Amino acid sequence: MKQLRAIRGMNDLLPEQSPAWQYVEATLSELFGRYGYSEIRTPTLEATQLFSRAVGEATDIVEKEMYTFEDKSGDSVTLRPEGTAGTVRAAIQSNLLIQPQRLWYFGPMFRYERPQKGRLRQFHQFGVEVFGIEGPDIDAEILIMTARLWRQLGISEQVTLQLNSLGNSDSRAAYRDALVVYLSERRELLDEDSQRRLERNPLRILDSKNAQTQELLADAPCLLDFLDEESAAHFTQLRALLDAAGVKYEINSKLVRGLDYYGKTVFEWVTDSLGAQGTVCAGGRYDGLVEQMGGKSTPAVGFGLGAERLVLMLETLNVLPESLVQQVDAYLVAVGDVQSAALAAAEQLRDDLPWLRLQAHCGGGSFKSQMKKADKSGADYALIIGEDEAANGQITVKYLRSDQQQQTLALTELAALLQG
RNA sequence: GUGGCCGUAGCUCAGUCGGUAGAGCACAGGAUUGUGGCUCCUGAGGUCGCGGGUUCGAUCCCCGUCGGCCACCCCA
Repeated sequence: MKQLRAIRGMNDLLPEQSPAWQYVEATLSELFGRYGYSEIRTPTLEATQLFSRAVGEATDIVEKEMYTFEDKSGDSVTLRPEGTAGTVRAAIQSNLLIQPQRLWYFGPMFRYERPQKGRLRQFHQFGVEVFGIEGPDIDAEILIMTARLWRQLGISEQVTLQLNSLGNSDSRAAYRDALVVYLSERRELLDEDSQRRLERNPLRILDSKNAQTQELLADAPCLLDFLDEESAAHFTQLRALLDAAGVKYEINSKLVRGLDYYGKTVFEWVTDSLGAQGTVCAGGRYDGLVEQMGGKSTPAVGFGLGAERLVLMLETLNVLPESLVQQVDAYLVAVGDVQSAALAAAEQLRDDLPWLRLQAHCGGGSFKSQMKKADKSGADYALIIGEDEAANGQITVKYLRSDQQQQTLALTELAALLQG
């Protein structure tokens, strides 16, 4: 029979990797908690319409990257490609928007793309969405919060903030027209992809990686010159707040996003330590989305943060805490016919020392092989129960990582010894 | 969807100018009776991704296919 494999682009998280993920998840959820954000968990599967309406009919995500199929009743459903749409839907549905909400989430997202470094078909995102606050102070807060996150993880030197404002929909439309006029006159100089984008999604030409296209864009109209008054003021205030908070940023007037719902503030935290997929965290303001989705008009800001990319970065930069390697503190070695005594001793220890991560050997084997496993486990102590110990209600403690002399003592005294 | 590189032991890789394969690490056992790490010895482990073609004979050459990686694209 042919070997069954995981579906392309959908990776297993193996035991060796899970400590890093647990660390990241714990760090982030604690951080969000410290800023007063509440966790929300929404379904992985949603009505297809949710995404085509929220993300945008003409986006690549909706056009060719969604996992869409019919369920048994014939309804079109989609594995979520991003987290904002579902969060907005849930907030409207459960009347959360009668007051401001600061929310965060974590979970798998699905996009049918060709896998490469930092890009999978099932990937995981942390996200933050804030509803009901229109001022730039909240934009600043989420950026300050992410800046703290980088510091906490030890990667703030490797990550830079790119900032832009897309303006309101009118000013964006005016800019798009100007850009199309400028580029249409130079159409033959554009690369193939950008020529295609000229009709479908001209703003996306701005972040083309093609060198010649970028050269052409140097003299193109600038998005920031087209900003409406309110957006411009919002942007100016945001910059002042970031300056005051000591958050560094670069203005990148060519920064646009691939999802249609963004307006005003947009940003990306980028790094060059991840290869081509350099964006770890990105988001912006989407003041029109809630109303567009059938809720009452509600301003909103948020971002998504790629978990695989973040973990990859921490591994690459070697900034994961040393302590993650050690998974157990003690390893119980049981030789001879002592199974019940060993299991009872292990339970006793788990009662007395809740912090102790104790792995009890099972499956027999020679003394020597059990000691080898004790060593490999990374434990600090080998706790030994042989027939002598079992007969006398004793246990032997051997220190695997220090020169301290091993000792045999009454089982009842062990907790006190390890505690000290 | 497009392109480049790559598929040999659990892992990292070598190798055969075409005669069915090896190293290091890891794993298992041993080096005097209940003591790991270092060292030494021994062992197990591979339909050389899969299918076809050329050939007396293919892991090696050719074609196809599947898979992986990286980049474009896209985006977190």
